[in-house]
Amino acid sequence: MLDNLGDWRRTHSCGELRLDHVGQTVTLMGWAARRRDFGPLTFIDLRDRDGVTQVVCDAERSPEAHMRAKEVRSEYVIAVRGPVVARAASQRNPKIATGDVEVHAREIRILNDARTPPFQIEPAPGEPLAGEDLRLRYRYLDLRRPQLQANLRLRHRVIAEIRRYMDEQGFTEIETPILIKSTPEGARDFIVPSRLHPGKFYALPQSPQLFKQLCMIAGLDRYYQIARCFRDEDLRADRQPEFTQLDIEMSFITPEEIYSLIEGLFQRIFRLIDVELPVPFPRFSYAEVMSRFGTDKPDLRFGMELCDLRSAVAGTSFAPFARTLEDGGEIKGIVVKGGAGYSRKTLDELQEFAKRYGASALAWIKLGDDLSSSLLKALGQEAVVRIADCARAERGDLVLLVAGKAKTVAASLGALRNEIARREGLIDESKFAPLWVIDFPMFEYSEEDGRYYAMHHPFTSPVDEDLPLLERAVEGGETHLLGQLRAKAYDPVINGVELASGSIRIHRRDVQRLIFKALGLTEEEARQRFGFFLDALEYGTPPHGGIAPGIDRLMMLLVGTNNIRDVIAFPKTAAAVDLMIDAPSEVDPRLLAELHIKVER
RNA sequence: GGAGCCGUAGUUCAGUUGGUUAGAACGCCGGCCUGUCACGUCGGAGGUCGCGGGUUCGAGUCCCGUCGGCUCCGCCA
Repeated sequence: MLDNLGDWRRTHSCGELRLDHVGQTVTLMGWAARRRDFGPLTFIDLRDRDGVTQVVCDAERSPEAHMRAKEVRSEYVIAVRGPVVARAASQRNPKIATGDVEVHAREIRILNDARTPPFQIEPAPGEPLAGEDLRLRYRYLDLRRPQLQANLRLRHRVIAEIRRYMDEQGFTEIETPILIKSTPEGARDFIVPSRLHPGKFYALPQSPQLFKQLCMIAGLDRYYQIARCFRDEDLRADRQPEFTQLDIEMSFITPEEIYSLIEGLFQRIFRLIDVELPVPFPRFSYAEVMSRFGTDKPDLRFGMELCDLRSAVAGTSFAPFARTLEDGGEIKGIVVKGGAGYSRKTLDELQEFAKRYGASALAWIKLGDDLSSSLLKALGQEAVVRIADCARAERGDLVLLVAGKAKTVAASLGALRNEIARREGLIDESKFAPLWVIDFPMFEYSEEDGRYYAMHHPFTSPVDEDLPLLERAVEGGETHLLGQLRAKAYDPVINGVELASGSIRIHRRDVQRLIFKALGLTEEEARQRFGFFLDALEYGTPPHGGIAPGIDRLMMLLVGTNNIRDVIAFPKTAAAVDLMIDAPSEVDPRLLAELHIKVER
C-alpha cells in the first residue's frame, strides 16, 4: 500500500543534517538507496540530490514505522519523520557528510514503490558500473548517481557564472533562429523539411555565425548566446551531434580585447573548482606549436617537444630519409626520457599507433648500456649517434623518429607525444596549462580537391599586412600565395583541449569578395548562398570579431572526464542514437506525405 | 567510408585443445539476526551464450555474415 504525501512537508535535505540539528524533529524525503535489515532493527540509507542520511527503524520504539521499513525496497520513494540523534562515537560514518547523526524514524510514508532497477545505480566500491548502453537506455536512473548530478550542478553554476560575467561586461544575450538556411561549406547540415514549401528545407545551425555578425551590423555592439549547435558529422569521445557553445561577438575590437575578455571569463569559471588560472595566457603562433608539438592544440603540462633531425641525416643514402629530404619532407623525433628499456613489443605497439596517423614507419634509437637502433644497419653507428646527439638524448633515453610529409610527421609525433606522456604518467592531472594559438593560416590546401579551403571560416579577416598578398593571389593569379596568408584567428587551448575558436571578421565588402573568389566561389554562387549577408555588409558594417567557447568540452575539463556524455543530461551514443527515447525513428507515412517526402531504401 | 576492442543469469565477469547438467560475485525472493553503513548468515529462483548461417558425431568455444556498444583514422569551415 502506498501512502499519500498528505500534509507532510520536507524540512531538510538528505545531505544537510549535522550535530547542530540533534534534537530537532525533521521530515526527509528521498529514495531508498540501501536497506540493512537486522530483524527488529532496520537501517535505510535515504538519498536525495543533496546526499545520504541514515534512517534507523526500531521495532520497539516505533513498531509501525519499522513494519513500513520492512516493505521498502531499492529506489522506493519514501518520507521519514523523526528526531535527529547523534551517533555514538563508534558508530559514526566518516564516509558521508551526515555520518555523525541519524534520523530515528517515528513514522514512514511510502510515497511510491519501484521496480527492481535494471542495474545497480551505485555499485559497491570496487564494483564497475553497468555497461554504458544500458545506463543510457535508463538515463533517468543513471542520473540518480551523485557523480552525474554533481556534474550537472556544476554545469549549471558555470552557465550562471557566464551570464553574470557577460552581463557585467555589457553584453546582450540574444536568441537566434534554429530553423535557418543550409550553407554548403563546412560541416554537414541537419535539415528539416518544410510542409508549407514542398521540396524545400530548413537547416539547423552549425553555429549562429552569420546571425551574430548581423547583430553587429545592426549595432547591438556586444552579443552573446548560450547556443545549441548542430553538426551531422561522425562522433568522437568529445563530440556530440548537438552541442552547446558560448557564442560571442563584439564591435570595434581587436584580438587583445577578446583575449582579456576570455581570460577573465575562464578565470572566473575555473574559480568555481578552486583553480586560479594564470593570466595572461602565453601566446604561440600556429607555426610554432605545429613545429614544437605537432598539433594546433598542444598539452603544455609536459615537455618532450619534437626536434628537427634533418641536419643530422643530411646527405644520407638511406632511401626513405633521402627521399623525404628530396621531397621537402621532414624528419623529426621525440626523446623519451629513460625510455631505453622499452621492449620490442612496446615499440611495435607505438609503431602501430604512429601508423594510424599516416606514418610509414617509426624508427627508434635506444641509448642503453649498448647502443641499439632500428637504423643501425642502414645508417651505421656514427650516423645514429649523430641523430641521438642532435635530439639531445642522453644515456638511458629513447629517440623515436618519423620521416615523411610535414603534416604526417606532425600528426604522428604529436599523437605519440601525448600517448607516451599518458603511458609514462608524465601528466600532472591537477595542473591546468592554458595558451593562445594565434596567427593561423587563412587557407588550407586540399590535395584531394585541388583547391584552398578557409581554415577557420570564410568570414575570417586576413591580417592587415597580408591584404596586398591576397589581392595579388586572387586578382594577379598568384594562387600559391594563398597558403602564406595569415588570419586574424585565435584559439584558447587548455591541457591539449581546444576550448574555443574565434576570429576578427571581414567587415569590408571588397575583402569579402576577394575571399569568396579565393575559395573558388563565383559572384553568383556567393550571392545565392550568402546574398542577404553580402547586402548587409554594404550598409555600414563596423569592424567586429568574436569567439565561441565549447561548453561541453569546458565541462569535461572542469569535472575531469574524457567522456562527453558525463556532462550532458541526455546524450547520444557514438552512432548519434538516443537509446532512451529511441531516436532517430521512422515516422508515420501520413506525416511524410504532408512533407512531400518519399523515402528510398 | 575504414580499423580495433567488446557482446554469456537482472548486473559485472569467468568459461581449458570443440566434449556430460554453462559457473562466480553482486542484485532479486524467502528465513534468521538490535548498531549496521559494501552488514552477516542459511536457503531459493534466475540462461534464446546478441542475431542468422556454416563446419563438425558434437559449437558459448572454430568460420562467414549481421546487429548493437565503445574507441581511433578519415570527417568535424
